[in-house]
Amino acid sequence: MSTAPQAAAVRYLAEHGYEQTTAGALADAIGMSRSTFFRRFGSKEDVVFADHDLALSRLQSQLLSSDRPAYDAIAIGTLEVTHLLTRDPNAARLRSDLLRSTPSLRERELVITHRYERVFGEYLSRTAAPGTPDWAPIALAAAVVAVHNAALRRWLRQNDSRAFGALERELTDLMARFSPWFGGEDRASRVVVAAFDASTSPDEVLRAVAAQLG
Amino acid sequence: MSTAPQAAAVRYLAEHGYEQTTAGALADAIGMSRSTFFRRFGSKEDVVFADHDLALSRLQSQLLSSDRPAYDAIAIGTLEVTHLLTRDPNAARLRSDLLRSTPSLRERELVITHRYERVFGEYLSRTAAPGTPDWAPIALAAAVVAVHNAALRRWLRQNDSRAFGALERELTDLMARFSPWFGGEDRASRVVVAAFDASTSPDEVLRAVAAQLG
DNA sequence: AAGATCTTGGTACTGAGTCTCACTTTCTGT
DNA sequence: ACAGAAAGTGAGACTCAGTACCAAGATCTT
Repeated sequence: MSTAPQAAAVRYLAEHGYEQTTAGALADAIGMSRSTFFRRFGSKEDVVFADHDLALSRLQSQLLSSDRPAYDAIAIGTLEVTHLLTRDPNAARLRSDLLRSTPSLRERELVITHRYERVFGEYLSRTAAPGTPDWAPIALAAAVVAVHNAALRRWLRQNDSRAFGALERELTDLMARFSPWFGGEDRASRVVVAAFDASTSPDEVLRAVAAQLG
Repeated sequence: MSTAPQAAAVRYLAEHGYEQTTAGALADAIGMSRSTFFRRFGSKEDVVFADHDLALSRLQSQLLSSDRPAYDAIAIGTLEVTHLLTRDPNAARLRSDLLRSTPSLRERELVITHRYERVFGEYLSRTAAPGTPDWAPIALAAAVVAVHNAALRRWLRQNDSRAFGALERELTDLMARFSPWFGGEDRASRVVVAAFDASTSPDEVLRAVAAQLG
């Protein structure tokens, strides 16, 4: 049952309260000495967010090796992180409860989250089209992470896996708004110029324009 | 010289190192007891970010009372925060040095920064056009704060006040990308339909179209 | 002036995180 | 299989941030 000590720690904290649990008591509860606990996890806070280390390195290598267009790679990477973090719904819920009841952990979460922002930001400025202003990858990375977090929270509130489909649509919509800098459907900057012979019938004109607007 | 104890604290920390300074020594240095120090500032970290409390409440009341369109209110609010934070260039630089040399303070800064994100997010979802999806204000708020932070860093690196002009342009560009949800120049979704008499000269057509594209 | 309220300083305490040292387990080469 | 190296573990002492409490002084009120 308690395979990973990290998962056991989160369960214990969720049940007994974060502030109420001393580091010594927590270490005891998951079967190791106080010394070993700090050596392994660094701090009482970090034990809660240990998963993110894995997710983050996965994301990083995935973005590094991806040859897809940016709007695809971002969506895929984000969704993979989400899946990893919600793989064990029970544990995810437990951690969510723990966070909800512990302000200091929510603050810590912001710090962790910012690492994703950095990874996305670096990837985006690396793959941005020439002429992209400096602020664009920064803004987009922050927006991507914010949308991802919101989706995660949504999923946590109502255990509905459709939340992930919605997330995917939100991300592509978001990225399209930064066209043409990061590829994507370049709807916004596309210009349709139509020239017809004066004798063309209104119907034909309409059909042709509609086809372009597709 | 050391009018505000808070400014004196930042200076002392910047000169002697954050980790190397104990709370007691810092309290002594700015002329108060350890007890009073914690009572007044809450913690060693918070004394560094005391300015943000003022900036944040100003921003909040400014956004609450503003009757301008969102893209204006956001830009004005952001710029006011920036001005407040850089009012004393000397102090700003000192704090910047302190942050640069202290990882734990940079993490704390992320937490502070997130409060701005919340304020912007709430303002944006309050003023969003009907039908705006939930993720839009979240994404835009994160992007606005990220761009603002980047501008602040830019200004810190090279003490060039033109950085603020650039910031203003970046913000309006950013917000326009979320049209039409938050007002702004609705370039992206504007459609120009031109119909000309068949006898119109090419020049006239061009001029008319150019005028619309403005 | 006398009492009520607020602020300050001092002291003791809790608990996180670090450091060091002794001990045990696991790996490695022969 | 065995000796020695390397890595991991546990125990205790220590530093320091932050809290709780109490006593003394300052400020306000009437």
